[in-house]
Amino acid sequence: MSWAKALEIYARTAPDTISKDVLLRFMDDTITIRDAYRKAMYHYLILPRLPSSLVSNPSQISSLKCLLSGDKEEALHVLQVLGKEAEVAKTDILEDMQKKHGFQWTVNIGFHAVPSMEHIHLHVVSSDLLSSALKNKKHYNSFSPKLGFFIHLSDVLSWLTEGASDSRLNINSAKYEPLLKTDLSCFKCDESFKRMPRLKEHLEDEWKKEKRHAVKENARKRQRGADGGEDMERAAKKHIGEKEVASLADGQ
DNA sequence: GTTCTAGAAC
DNA sequence: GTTCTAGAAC
Repeated sequence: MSWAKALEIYARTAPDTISKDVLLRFMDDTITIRDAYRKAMYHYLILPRLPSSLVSNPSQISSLKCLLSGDKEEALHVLQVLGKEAEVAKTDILEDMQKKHGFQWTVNIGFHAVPSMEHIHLHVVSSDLLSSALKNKKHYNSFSPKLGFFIHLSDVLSWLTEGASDSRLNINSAKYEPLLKTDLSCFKCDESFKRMPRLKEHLEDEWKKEKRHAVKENARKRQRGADGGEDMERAAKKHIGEKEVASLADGQ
């Protein structure tokens, strides 16, 4: 099972020796890498580096399950450090989306409930799920954002904050694994699909539809902003108060 | 995690 | 006949 150790090896490798094609960024305690088989247009992984000053025992960061079964303050700290890097990656992704596609769409940040690879890794993945490497039901269901197998970081943080004894902090594989076998359905519109190729066609249609709407909406907002600018000039000439000028700019 | 492929589904 | 899934990989 050497493939299962691939991420842990990255975590132990000096960042300046990792290929620039793989490594996006590194900090004292984390690295951000590209997923070797991305399952969406944007798909990065945040890993804590090893050896780690983040936890008292390195085995705590072998998985989310291990992390959450140990000291809750340490767990919260690790998740906050990983989450901060995930937000940096997300900002880069949103900027690239705008530049390359003229609009921004959802970026999800979270963990697989039952990971295939050792060493805890936080996924930062765009919600299109358009990729030639997304091939089967397990791939799709593991990133389907409302199914439950993909555990959003924000949810884990709220479980930890709401109470250190929250039962949801006990990640039970037997509870999550069956979710991967769930019948295929679009996470956006809930339409059912018998087989993957049709679902993949549909996901592409959904993304194109979202793009059309977003680009149209962006244009509408820009137009409204330009109109607001004219109104502000007019208002200035009439010497009306700042509050009224502001409300005109908001399009109210 | 992927690749490969037998045989099920179309 | 071809497409697609799902389980083995020593």
